[in-house]
Amino acid sequence: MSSPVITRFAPSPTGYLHIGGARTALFNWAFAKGQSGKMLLRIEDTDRERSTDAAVAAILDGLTWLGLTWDGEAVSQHARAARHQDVAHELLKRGKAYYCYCTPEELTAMRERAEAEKRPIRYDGTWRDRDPSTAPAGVKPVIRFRAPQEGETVINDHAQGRVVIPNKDLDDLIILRSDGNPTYNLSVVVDDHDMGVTHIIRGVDHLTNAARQTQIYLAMDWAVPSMTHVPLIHGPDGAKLSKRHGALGVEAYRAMGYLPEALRNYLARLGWSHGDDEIFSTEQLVEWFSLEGIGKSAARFDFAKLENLNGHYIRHTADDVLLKHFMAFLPHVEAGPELLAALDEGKQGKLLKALPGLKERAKTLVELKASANYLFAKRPLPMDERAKALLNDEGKAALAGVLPVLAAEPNWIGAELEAAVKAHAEAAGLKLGKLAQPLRAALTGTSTSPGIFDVLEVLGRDESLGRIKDQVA
RNA sequence: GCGCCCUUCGUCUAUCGGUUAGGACGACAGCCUUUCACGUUGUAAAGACGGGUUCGACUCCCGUAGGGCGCGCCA
Repeated sequence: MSSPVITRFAPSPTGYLHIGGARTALFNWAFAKGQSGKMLLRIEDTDRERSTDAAVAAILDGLTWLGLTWDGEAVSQHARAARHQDVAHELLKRGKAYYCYCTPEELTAMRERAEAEKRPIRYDGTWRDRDPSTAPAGVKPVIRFRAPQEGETVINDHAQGRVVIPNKDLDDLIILRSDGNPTYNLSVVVDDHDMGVTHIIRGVDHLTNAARQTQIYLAMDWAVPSMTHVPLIHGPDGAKLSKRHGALGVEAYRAMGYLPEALRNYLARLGWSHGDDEIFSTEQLVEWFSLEGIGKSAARFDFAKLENLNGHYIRHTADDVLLKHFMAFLPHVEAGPELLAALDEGKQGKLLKALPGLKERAKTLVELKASANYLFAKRPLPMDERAKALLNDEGKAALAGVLPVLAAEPNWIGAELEAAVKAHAEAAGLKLGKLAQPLRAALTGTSTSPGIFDVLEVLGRDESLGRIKDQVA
């Protein structure tokens, strides 16, 4: 048996878990699960200025909500700085790194000059072969990696194919700052190696880093892990994902009323495919997921398709499970906490009973919440514009006509109410719609709702009759 | 500026040299119907462009155009 698969998700805690990161995590997770391997979680918090505990919490919360579990404790990259420093010094010892005494100001000037002269922006190698004894006094040096200048670095990428980058285009990157702290590319290599990561799956924005990291692996005589660089997710206009589009944290998707399984399904289909399969369970995703199924071009985020999928999942979720999802969602939406607090057992029962009719019509939990309003509204109900229009003289007359029919119903059961109302409509020479719509308005305060006889039954006799009387009077 | 990558219906994608270029979302139309949905039937809709290679290219190669990513003592 070959060595077990170990993947990792390595976000930097400078903000929430955005949608691209969520998909990267999903791919790492699905691949690891499908290979009976592990997915590790590493927090890349070496930037002490920008990393926050709140961001770490938001990322863990987002992953958890999405159902993406990681194996073992999350690793703090910053906590491993000493080991990174050791490796930097080992590189120094091997002649694969050197001290550089250029100041940040000099480097900035160098960059600006190159830009102005339209030359490639790269470190010029001032200290690469210079005698350290000529170092200026008082300047704390950084350690730079001595990158090969000839030849090329090859990345055998599972999504991108064989990517070849000329070494002359890669400069000597800083691996240890003047304050002694390691930088990203060094830390990543050391951590991935030490953590036993066998497969790196991340965004293509790391492709150039992959080349530099490959050089570091080689310099340390370490095995280079399998690499897969996943194309980016763009906004609907093809440009970079902005906040206005979908570059929101996953918690924003939760607040918009999307189900985790729907988002998982949608995200999986963005940049990855398994033939023509569109709707599949997470179990199937795990079973089917392969690196070969990942595409090469960027995908645009499409809310319409996400909504469609979400509607499908809402419809196909068992009522009791959906109720749990709904209640878990409430704390994250406006006026949700209040509703949650008011949802005692009786009201939960009522909601549960109404759910079959409601979930058929909701694409998001936000819509579900809105459509459930009538259940808990207090008499007399507020009427929206369309409901008011339905309750014109004709509508009210129709209501007055059915009222005694309904009041005479011994068993308040949907099917029986339907039979009685239909008989009444026929006797009165009215089309059912002429009765049903005013009833809907009176009972829900709106012009759209689940089937009217379901509404009657769920509301119960007293409440239904009361609401109708409110409008007839 | 330099390097790398990408390009099939509006969108997500299938196709791994030979298909009437398929599916899904969305759109439009019909059916169903007490509303809205759901469901269902159907329609429109694509290989960026130009050269090669080949008996045969969406598929392979080159170029052009457009787009993306990277080029920090950020990650």
